Amino acid sequence: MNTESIYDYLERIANLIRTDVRKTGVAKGLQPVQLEALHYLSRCNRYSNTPVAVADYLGLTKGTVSQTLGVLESSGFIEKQADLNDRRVVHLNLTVDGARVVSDAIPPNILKSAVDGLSETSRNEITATLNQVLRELQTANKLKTFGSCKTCRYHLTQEDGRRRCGLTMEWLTEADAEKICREHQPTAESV
Amino acid sequence: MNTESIYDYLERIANLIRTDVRKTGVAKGLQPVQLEALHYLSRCNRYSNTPVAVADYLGLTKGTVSQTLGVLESSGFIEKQADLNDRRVVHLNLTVDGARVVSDAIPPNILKSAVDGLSETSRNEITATLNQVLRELQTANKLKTFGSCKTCRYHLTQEDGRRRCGLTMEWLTEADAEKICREHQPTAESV
DNA sequence: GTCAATAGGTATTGTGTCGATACTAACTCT
DNA sequence: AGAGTTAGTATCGACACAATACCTATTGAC
Repeated sequence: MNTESIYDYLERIANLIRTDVRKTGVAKGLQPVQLEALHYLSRCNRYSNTPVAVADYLGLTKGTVSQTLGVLESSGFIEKQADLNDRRVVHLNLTVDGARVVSDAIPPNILKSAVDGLSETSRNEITATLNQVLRELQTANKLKTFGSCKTCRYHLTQEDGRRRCGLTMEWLTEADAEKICREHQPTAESV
Repeated sequence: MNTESIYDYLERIANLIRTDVRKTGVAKGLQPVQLEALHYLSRCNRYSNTPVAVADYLGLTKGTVSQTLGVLESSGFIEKQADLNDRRVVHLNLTVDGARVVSDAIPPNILKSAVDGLSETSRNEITATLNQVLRELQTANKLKTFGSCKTCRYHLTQEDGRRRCGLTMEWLTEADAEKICREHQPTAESV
């Protein structure tokens, strides 16, 4: 059984990357988790930029995430904004600083230089197998998928090309369709 | 460029696994890092079971690791043993409890169930591409490889099948040859 | 419509990670 | 013999993280 070696590789790769992220993050006053939260917020849609969504995505409790977000707010990387319809809900928006820090630090340099050494076909192969691992993790363990809007079961495309969400019935822009949604459901054939 | 998507997948996979490891680890009173340290100690050779080696492997400072090892010692998962030749050096040995906890928790269940859903060829493909990513990370960033003894540049095999280390000139058992060494150097053709 | 259940969020407390700095002891090299 | 180096520990402060408790707003059952 090579489950062990798959785990060994993943653990090792994750450690190397994490060390690198820590090193470059510390220079900007950011912990690895903080950077991951910012990274998520830079890619999620307007339904998914809330504390619970971040907690779900990172697999942490809402209490823990609340603290981390507090640090990020006081450091000026995010801003909180009350929801208009549901007064319990808070939306998190990246500040200019927050956005810049994400695009500077991600993807980490250690990975950039590693991928530079790979052929185009190798890159595609790696992307495909990682995709496969992730999907298998998600389906085998019944986890939320956090996929991009346009790959969602509820994503509707009309004849005129306009898009809308089958759950909220809201219209979506092309940019919306690329973003991560916390309500994402994989399509039938992809399960 | 798909460096970003490779990073996205790796980050996501690492988070899912880490969450699972945390959950099952907490039940046994172990933090994720503690489990990784134990996991390393369960696989490394007798030159590599020291605090500095653990620190190098995990990419942390020796101070940090010293603390973590202190916790592991007082919880009864490892024992410290003075080196006979160099009185600065401490060797770390897993206790029975420590060994059991590693074999219980690793590989994590989330990964086991995911890998169960894969075909034999998929598994081999995944193992191969992860191997490629790791090697590329290591060579492109000139990191220590921490490979297994038998794949080392200094590993010598005699005509009678006996093995020895070209650095220490010590004889090696078959079991030794499988273990992780902190002095590991990749062979010429693998660079 | 009212009241219980639920969901989003914060506050507090305790344990542990982590780096930085400083320190001791032992080894090496010249 | 003395300078530099290496293995390891100690201490401090910032932060991660879970658990618990708590508040407010929404939902849902009747």
